[in-house]
Amino acid sequence: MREVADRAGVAMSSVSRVLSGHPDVSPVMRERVMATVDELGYQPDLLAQSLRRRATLTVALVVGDIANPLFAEIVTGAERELRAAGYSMLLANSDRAPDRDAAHIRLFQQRRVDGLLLSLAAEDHEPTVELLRATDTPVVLLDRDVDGGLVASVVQSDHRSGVRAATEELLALGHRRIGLILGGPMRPTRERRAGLTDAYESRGIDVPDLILEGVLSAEHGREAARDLLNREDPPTALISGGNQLLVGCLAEIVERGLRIGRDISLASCDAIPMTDLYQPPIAVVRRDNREIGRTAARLLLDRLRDDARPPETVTLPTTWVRRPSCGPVG
Amino acid sequence: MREVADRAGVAMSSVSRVLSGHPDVSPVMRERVMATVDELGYQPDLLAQSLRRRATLTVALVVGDIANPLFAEIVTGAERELRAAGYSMLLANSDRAPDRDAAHIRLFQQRRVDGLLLSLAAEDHEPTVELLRATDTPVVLLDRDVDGGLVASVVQSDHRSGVRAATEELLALGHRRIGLILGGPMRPTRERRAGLTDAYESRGIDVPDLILEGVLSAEHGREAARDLLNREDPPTALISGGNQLLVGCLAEIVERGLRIGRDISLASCDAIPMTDLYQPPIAVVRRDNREIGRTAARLLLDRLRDDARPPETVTLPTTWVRRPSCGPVG
DNA sequence: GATAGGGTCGCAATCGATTCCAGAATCGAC
DNA sequence: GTCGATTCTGGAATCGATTGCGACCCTATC
Repeated sequence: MREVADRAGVAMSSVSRVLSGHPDVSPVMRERVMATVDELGYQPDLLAQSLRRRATLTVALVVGDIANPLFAEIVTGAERELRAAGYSMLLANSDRAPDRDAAHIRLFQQRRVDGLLLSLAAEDHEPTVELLRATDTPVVLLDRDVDGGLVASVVQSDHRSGVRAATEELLALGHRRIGLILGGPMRPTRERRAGLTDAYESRGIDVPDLILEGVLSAEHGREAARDLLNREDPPTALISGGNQLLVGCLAEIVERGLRIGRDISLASCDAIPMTDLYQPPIAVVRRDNREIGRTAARLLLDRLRDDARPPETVTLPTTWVRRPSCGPVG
Repeated sequence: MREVADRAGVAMSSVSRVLSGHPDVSPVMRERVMATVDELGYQPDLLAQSLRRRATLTVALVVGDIANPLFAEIVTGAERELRAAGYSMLLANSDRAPDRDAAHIRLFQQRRVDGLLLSLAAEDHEPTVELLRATDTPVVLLDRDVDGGLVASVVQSDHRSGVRAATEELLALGHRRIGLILGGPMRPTRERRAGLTDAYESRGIDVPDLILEGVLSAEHGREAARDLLNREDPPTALISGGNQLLVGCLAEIVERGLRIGRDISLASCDAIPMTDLYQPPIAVVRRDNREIGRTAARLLLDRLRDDARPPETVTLPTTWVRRPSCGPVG
């Protein structure tokens, strides 16, 4: 920049004003500076700008596992929205470890990111919550209920209605023993459980003891399915609360040689290509994952543009998609 | 930092020396500073550090589509490796648009990232290549051959052997008309084509005109499959050159009601959960995607640590996994 | 007791920008 | 011709750190 200023025979402040579109600059000066700028191919140092302007135009996104198609799509949506607004995205994996969430939040604060998009590994991890409560960088949570007076925007999905619809359909098909395989103790899990319960209760039927919580992984999906299917009075239908869990479920079902839709009915949360293409196609509680990412980014950007804007909570819909994987009870 | 210095009654330079582990610092001074540091909960500003040290501890990764499971896993591997080395990762999507590659590279250079990990959308996009040639930030390319005197490290996969093995197997099963559905004109596509050709030629058979190039998307996969299957003399086996293409292929096959492994044989590059769990399971040319990401990150880190280190090219293996989706010709 | 030398510490410049403030230049009006 | 108002421009402080260099103190040696 000094080089540009010297070469153009003007002060650095003038160069700065031209480049940042300041109004107080004469046409001749603008002309002169612009000429030297692209004569030298000068590009301003965003690092120095960030330091001085106290804004990095950077947002960090922390998720449990980028390789999970759900998150991959959320990331895609968020990245597009952020890019359009001129922001760059730092991405980090927590590997579902709450401590790593905290470490990342600390790190990104030191990097002076303008905002945080978080899919926390736990809702009640004290160090993390403490950190978030103390910070004044805007935060958007993805499908998490964090208590303790934390003020943050939230983007959540209406899992409850979706799973309720799924359960109602299975009940209507005559199923009474419906297994539900869930991830960790967080909002989506609670909502899905509630959705199942809703459906049973609206029919005045007792909810059978076939709900298994664990962690959002294929391994747990498989073990849970095995556990349920090994029981004396096994479920006639399974609902998987996540695409990774479905993969495990399906592995177990395939190994047992069960015919989906006949020997056992199957439904899952979160569509992936496999759910659509499997034979028979697998019923799903679908949602628009990219829209989740876009909405989260938008909520954050709104707060970045307007300091006084209060945090909001947005609930996005889910839709139950019936498919042949759900058949009448055998 | 000034606050810490004042409160401890020492100079800022001393605080800096203590925190950065400089040797010229007495134990009593270290004690004194450390005490005030965690009394005030002081955390250094990484932005200012980066400006002064001329190193941001940041690496940018540009891919065509994060939602593609292949990239999602590469990203995972790279992120883990970078994080372990203390680096943060900026992630950007090019949406397979070469211009966006160039824009991102420019942007990240202005952000003074220490290195670039690139899965370019095109190998011969002049602005991009020009940019890379001019820059002196270390670059690692993912499975791309870029000419024009560009010096960069490369991580590539041995697609050729994998597809050759697949083709040989199909030929041994009696197939003669094998369709190959490919992505854009880049290294993996060329290699896969060569693999198929190798296999045919080693048997002394002419390669049939059943190779379709396009773009790495489910839509193209579907259209290509439709095109091939509509021909007068359609292929008896299909090889898909990528998991997204497979999704499209499979959609077309399912719609036509073809029985995989009987009416038509099917193989794909790049395993996803679906290939393993489908009934019948789908044969794949498998590779270790996370290892690709890890290796790329490692190559970059090596060059960041040692300025003089020359760029390297690493070729990672693929394995052909035979599965019932490949059956004898009907 | 004077001096050399090693170990610490503080001052101030620097990284590359932005922005406040004051002063110069321009112009028109009297 | 002078003054005042207006518009631009340049100087210098600032953002929050790092680091070269000189000053200081203390100890050991003659």
